[in-house]
This record gives sequence, C-alpha cells and structure tokens, in this order.
Amino acid sequence: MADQTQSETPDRTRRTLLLAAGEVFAECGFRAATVREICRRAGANIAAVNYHFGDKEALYTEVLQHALQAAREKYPPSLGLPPGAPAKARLRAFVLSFLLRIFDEGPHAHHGKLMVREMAEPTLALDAVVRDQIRPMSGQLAGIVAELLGARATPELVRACSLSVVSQVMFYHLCRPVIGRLFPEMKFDRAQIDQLAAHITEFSLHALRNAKATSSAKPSPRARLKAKSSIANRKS
Amino acid sequence: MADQTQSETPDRTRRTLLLAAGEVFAECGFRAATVREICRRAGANIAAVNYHFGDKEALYTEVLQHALQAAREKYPPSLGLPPGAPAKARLRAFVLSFLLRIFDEGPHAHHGKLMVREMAEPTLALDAVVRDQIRPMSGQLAGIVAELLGARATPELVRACSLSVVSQVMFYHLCRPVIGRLFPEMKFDRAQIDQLAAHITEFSLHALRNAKATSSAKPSPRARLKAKSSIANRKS
Amino acid sequence: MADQTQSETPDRTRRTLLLAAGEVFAECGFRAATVREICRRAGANIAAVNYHFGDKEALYTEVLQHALQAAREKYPPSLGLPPGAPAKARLRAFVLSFLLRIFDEGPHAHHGKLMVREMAEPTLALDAVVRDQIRPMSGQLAGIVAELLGARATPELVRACSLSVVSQVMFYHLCRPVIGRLFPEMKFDRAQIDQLAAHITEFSLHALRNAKATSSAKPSPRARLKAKSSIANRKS
Amino acid sequence: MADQTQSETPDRTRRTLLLAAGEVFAECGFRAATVREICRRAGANIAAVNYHFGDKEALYTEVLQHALQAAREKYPPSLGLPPGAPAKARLRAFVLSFLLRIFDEGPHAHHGKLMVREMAEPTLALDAVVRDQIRPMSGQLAGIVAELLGARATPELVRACSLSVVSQVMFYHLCRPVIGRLFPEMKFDRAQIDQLAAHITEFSLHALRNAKATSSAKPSPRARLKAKSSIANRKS
DNA sequence: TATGAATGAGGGTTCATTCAT
DNA sequence: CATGAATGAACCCTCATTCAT
Repeated sequence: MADQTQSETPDRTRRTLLLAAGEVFAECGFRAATVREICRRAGANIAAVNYHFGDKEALYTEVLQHALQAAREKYPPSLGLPPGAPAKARLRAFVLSFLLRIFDEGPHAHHGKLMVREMAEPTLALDAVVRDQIRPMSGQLAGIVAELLGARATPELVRACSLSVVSQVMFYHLCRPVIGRLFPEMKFDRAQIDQLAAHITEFSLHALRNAKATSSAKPSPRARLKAKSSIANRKS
Repeated sequence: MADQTQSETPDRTRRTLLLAAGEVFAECGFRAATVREICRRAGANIAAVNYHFGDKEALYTEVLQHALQAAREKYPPSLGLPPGAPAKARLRAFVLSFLLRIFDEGPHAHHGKLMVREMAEPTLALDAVVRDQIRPMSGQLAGIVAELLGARATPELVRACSLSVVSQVMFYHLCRPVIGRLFPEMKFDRAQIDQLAAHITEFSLHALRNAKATSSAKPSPRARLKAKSSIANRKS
Repeated sequence: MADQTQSETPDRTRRTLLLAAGEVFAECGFRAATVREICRRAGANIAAVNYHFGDKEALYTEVLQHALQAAREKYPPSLGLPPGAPAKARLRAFVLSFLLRIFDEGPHAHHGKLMVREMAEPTLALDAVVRDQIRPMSGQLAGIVAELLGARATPELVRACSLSVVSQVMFYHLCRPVIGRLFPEMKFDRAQIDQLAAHITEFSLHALRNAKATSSAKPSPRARLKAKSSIANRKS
Repeated sequence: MADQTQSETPDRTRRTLLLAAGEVFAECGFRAATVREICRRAGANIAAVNYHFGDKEALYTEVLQHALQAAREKYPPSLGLPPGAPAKARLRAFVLSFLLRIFDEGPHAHHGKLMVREMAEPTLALDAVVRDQIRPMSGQLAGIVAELLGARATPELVRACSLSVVSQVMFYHLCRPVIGRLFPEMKFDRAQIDQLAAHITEFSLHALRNAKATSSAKPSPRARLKAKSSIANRKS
C-alpha cells in the first residue's frame, strides 16, 4: 500500500496484471483462464482487470502483443550476423535462431504457447502479429532462399521453398505434443537443438540446390495437366 | 436382441450426436463447446450426451478418434497404390493424400481443426489418437524414407528426414491462419494442392538423395565452426 | 433368462428388488439412493422399479415394512422366556434382547439404519411400524415395569419409567456416531453387550425400587410450583 | 478497513444465509436441501452461498456448529448455578437445561433436527461438533456423576452412568416421532418438561445411589447365571 | 411382461461483470 | 483510484420417469 515506487508507476498494477495474464493465458488458454486467477497472481483485486483493461478479451489482446514484442526484442531478426554473410551461413543462422527461440524457456516464454493457441483459434490480434513480426522474418528468409536459388528463383518457387524451410522448424514448435508421444527419446537440449539445426539446414540446402520451377514436378498425369494450365496463367 | 430388424437405427441418436459434436468442438474448442449446443444441433435431448457417452470428455474422445479414422479411410496414405510400388511414387502418394485430408471440406472435415486444437492443448484423447492413427502413418512414412535412403538409413536419419517431410505438409495444416494472412493469393483448390504436393515431393526427394547422417553427439567440424562464428557468440 | 424357477416365482424380480433396495436405502438414505443403483444390484432393468412398485417412494414403504417384519421374526417379542418368569429376569431379558437386536449384523440388519433414518424424517410407513411392531413391545415393557413398581404403579409413572428404561437401550442405537467419537474404546462385541445389559438392568432396577409418583421431584422452587399446579389437574 | 463505521452490517448476507440454511437443512436434510431455496429464503443471489461459504457442504458445517453453539449459550448446562452447588442440584440443572434446549422453539431451534439427521447420516461436520460442543458437556456430566458416586466412581462406571442419564434426555430428542405416535397425550409444554426433568433426575439419583461397578470382563456370577438360563440358550 | 433409449426438470457450481463505497 | 460484495446467466451433470417396442 505505502509503496515507495507507487507514485512513479501509476500503472504498476497494469504491468503486473499483464505479466500474470501472460502466464495464465499460456497455461490455460483464453477460455479456461479465469480473471480471478490472473488477479490472484498479480496480487490485484478481482475487479482490476475490468478496471484497467475493460474486459478479459481486451486484456488478452494486449498480452499477446506484449509477449511477442518481448520475444522479438530478445531474438532480433538480425541474429547478430552481418548482412553480407554467405547465404548458407545465413540460412543456418536463421534455422538455429528460430529453433532456439522456440525452445527457449525463459520467464517470458509465453509467446510460444500463446501463438500455438492463436493458430488454433485466431483472434484479431493475429493480424498485427503477422504484420509486425512474421512478415519481416518471412521476407528475410525469402532473401536467403532467393540467393541460394540464384537464376532459378521465381516468386512462386521462393515462396514454396521458404515455406518448406520454415515448416521444418515450426513443426517442432507446433507438434511437440505429438512428437513427444511418438519419439519419447527426443529431449531438445542444446546439443539436440544444434544437431536438429544442422539436419534442417543440410536437408534444405540439398533440396534448394536441385529445386526447379514447380512445373517439373510429376503428379498424376491428369493432375499435372490441370496444374500446368492453371498455374502458368496465374500472374502473382 | 432383435438387432437385425432395425439395422437402420441401431443408435441413430448416437451417430447424430457424434457428427454434431464434431462440428461444435471444431468451431469452439473443447471448453467453449457446450453440451447444449451439441444436443440442439443433433436434435437430441440435453441429457443425451450423458446417456450415450457418459460425459462431455468421453464424447470428445470419440469424436476425435472418429474424425481421424474417417479422414484416413477417405484418403488412405497409399492412395490405392500397390505396396510394391516404387518408393518415389509412394512418397508422392503419401504427401498428396495427406494434403487432401488436410484440405478436405467434406462433412467430416472437422478433424483438421480438432487436431490443431489438440496441439494447442493436448487432452487425454491425444494418446489414443497418436497410438491408433498417427503412429501407423509415421511407420509407413519411415518405410518409404528408409527405402529412399538405402544404405545410408540409420534410425536417427530416417526419423529426422521423415519429420522433415511430414512437417512440410502439416505446416499448411497448423499455420493456415498465418499463411492466409501472409500470402492471401494462395487458394488451396485441387490444382494448387496438386502443385503443392509436387513441390514437397520434389523438395524432399532432392534432399533425401543427398542426406547423410549427422554425427550424433557432435556436429561436423565444419558445421560446428560455423555455429561458433555466427550464433554461439551471441550474448544471452 | 432361462431360469428354471422363473415360472414358480412370477415376481422373483420383485423380491430381488426389495432386498437390493433395503441395502441401498440403508446405506444412502431415501434421497441419495438411486433407482439405477437399486436396479443394478438387483440385476434388473432400470424401469423395473417403476414397473413393479409404481415409483421410488412406494418401493421404500414396502422395503421398510419388509425389513421390520424380518427383524420381528428373528427376535420375537417373547424372547424365549416363559411368561410367568420373575419381573427382574424379564427386564433383564428385555434389555439384552433389545441390545442384541440393535447390534445384530446379519444380512437383514438394514432395519436398524432404516429406523434411524425414519426418526430423522418420518414417512407414512412409520405409523404402521409403530402400530404393529413398537406398541406391542412398549406394552410388554410396561407390564414388567408395573409389576416391579407394585402398588406405586400409576399410568404416568409406568410410562415415564418405561421410557427411562428403553431410552438407555435405544440410545446406543441412535447415537452410535457420537458415542463412537466420544468413546472410541467401546467396541460392542458380545462381551461388552452383556456387560452393558447388566449395567442398564441394574441401573433401572435400583431406580425402580425407589421410584415414586412424579410430584416428589424437586425442580427449582418456581418451576416446582408451576409443575404442581399444572400436573395435579391433568386427568390422563 | 472502515469496519467500525458499518458494524451493523459487516456481512449481513452471511448471517441471513446461515439462518435460512439452518431452516432448510433442518426441514429437508442436507441432500434434499437446495442452495436455491436457501438463497431464496435469505433474499440472496444464487451465487451467494458459494461466495460466502465456498460450497454447500461448508455452509452446512457452519450451520451445524452455529446452531449448537447458540443453543448451548441460550441454555447453559449449569443454568446459572454456581460451580460449587451440590451435585444433586447440578444434575437437575443439567437435565433440565438439556430438555429445554431440545424442546426449544425459538428461531434457532433447528439444532435438534439437524442433530437427529446427523445421527442418521453423519457428515464430516459431526467430528467438529463432538469435539467442540458435545465432549465438553460430556465432561461436565461426568464430573457430576463422579461426585455422586463418590468412592465407587471408576472410569467405566462413570461413563456408563453418564450415558444412562443423558440417554433418558436425548431419547425425547431422537424418538419424538415414535413417542408422539405412541403417547399422543404428551405435549411437552413447559410444565411437562419440568415434570420430565424431575422424573429423570430422581430416577437417575436413585440408580446412582446404589450403582456398583460391574466386573469388567465377566458379569457377576448371579447376573451370569440369569443370562444363561434366559437368553444364552436361544437359538441363533 | 419387460426393456432401454430418451426425456426434461433441476441439481451444485463457476465466472465475468457490476456498483455502492 | 480502487475495492470486494453481490449478481445472474450459463455451465455440466444427475435422476426419476416415460413410452415405443
């Protein structure tokens, strides 16, 4: 009550709530999380959420923004590599940093779970997240992939290959419940993460080295025909 | 007793509930879904769920199993290919059937959303699903991959490569909300799905052709060096 | 199903239900007992109770009658003592037999718990029970007490002393939950029951030996005055 | 904080609920009583019980304790008698106060029915009640009885005689439904209660005056003989 | 005669929200 | 500014009962 720092932080309660809510939303999901539990952990009154944020949903939106902002600050897109480094090294760095972020277990590691939940049930907050966080990284990867493809790079091929690369990383994030049940021997300590990064990088590099425009693929003859006619005419 | 005389309605209510529950669980998630709404859509009494399934959770478990089972029966991983078909063709079939399952929009198309929700918040039902549905498919893919790797196949390499393949497919499953926002031009009609299958298959085949086992405990000296210079020196 | 005795017992289900219901009602009480559980134990259909007895309440009424009938048959009021035995012996027999009945643990020992529950919440069935079972025993005890009081016996004194005797026995029946918590060392095996019977008999005999009409009691002066004026004028 | 300014309504709702719950629990029993009805009578919201007491069971526990406490405060066992009063007078006061409690019809008269129900189906609350309310009174009576027995007092004899005394009182509590049917002429107005107290006191005093310890393991030869001849020979 | 699927009222409880203080 | 007692809608589930077979 007679907190000495109270005057300089008129919204200390607000920030505490934001932190507590991050925990609870990540643990329980939006629905299962209760305002009571959030307030309890924040040491705030039961009415604090409604007072400071209006309602539970508005609190959630701010929590998501806040969590991803924090994650972005911890792992900046530049990854500490000089922009002029070779594409191979940049790909390796991209993959490894992504994995490290995913398996991070720091105090603000909520963003992972929050994002998975967002995939299952997107909210309005996702638009901002894609715009501010994901699209820049997507562009960065596209640059690396385009450089590796060299003359073969078409927008479609770059996009498809970028997705192939990023999917291998995200997969461990999104499907951990299944992977854990399927392969209980996997541990995801630092050594395994390094090894994983090596595998994904090598796998992708081999693939990129031989990648050609999609029309070279051979689906069933009928499907192939369709694909040709439809894709060749698409502009973007 | 007189079962054969009313084979048309052995338990029509049960099946209707299963269908309605699939819809509602997919739309709202387990928590937010209400027994009332499920019964309303099924045209059944509010007590019907408890009578036929015991409780909400048991109903959910059966819904999940039922949905995945139905999807796998509709698009079998082999897509009608004889077991003796070449590994390349079987890989192509595996990828395409998986994509078709994911992007299916039939009356049982709930399984997609259900599984994504299950990833965000696993329930007890996931254990059974992994055991009965996912592990068999995982084994199937491992067989294909092992055959493609030939003499280079080690258990670890097979596992890593299988995950790399399946991740490229699942990604479209799990991150559709992000992909849709990132690349609004992607439509996922049958033609694009064929093209996608072609890309993933080719990408993976190229990679598999050159894949080698990464040293299990220590990354290769070269990779290790790179890691040092780029990432390992990052603070925190 | 193809029970050979079925034809000769067209209401075997009825009797099985009656037995099962006795158990369940004694264990759970009327409210908490469920028709489902009763039918389950009786191996009967869920609708059997309504079919055979109309509803749950009618079943309960028959159960109570049935249970007390059985108890009465097991411990007939005569207690095996010749009617001409001395009053002291008859009192001792009355007390001991009552205690034995109370602490009986045979397969039909439901009647005890059922009666305690009936005290807590009397039903219509209680009237018949009092008329058929309790009043005869009450009369028997009154005869013994009257004989012991001899010339001092007035209807009021006989009644009061009878209640004093019977209360000491019933007490162990009705308050067992409290007695068990208050004096955990009491075990109520056969030896203790004999000792208990001895105590109650001696205690009562001493009291009866000196009992006089109630007006000899000495409440507080004020209360005594009241009591005198009011009681002396009552007729019955 | 500002507690003293609204001392009239520190938690009026709580107290109102406690009262209403006492009524409803006494009338219907724990199971049959509904939170809805309790709240309706208390003029409170349906959620008030959970807010103030946690759940129905916790409310019941507090009701039981509260009711017995109030009854004991209204009619203290000593009835205002100085601790140094003669044992006879203290016994008389104990008996009379007990009867007055039992037959009280004030606004807190629930405790009677509540306790009878507790005998029929003990709950966890009974433990606390025995510990806090009943055991102290039991000790008080034991002191009186021990004094009256004088040199003959052994722990077993004191216990048995105390139970004999208290049973005569409790009997009217526990068996009122039967007594009412057996002796409809009994009215239990204040005059009859005084008379009843006088009878029980005198009956017990006479008995105590002559009470002797029964041999603990084996009944006295004489009593044993009687038992043999009368009861022990009965079959089953 | 007996069944069991289906009913619907009502149970206790939870929870986000409000409002007088 | 902040509180916490109070709210009422809605949750899942249970149960005695019914009715077509």
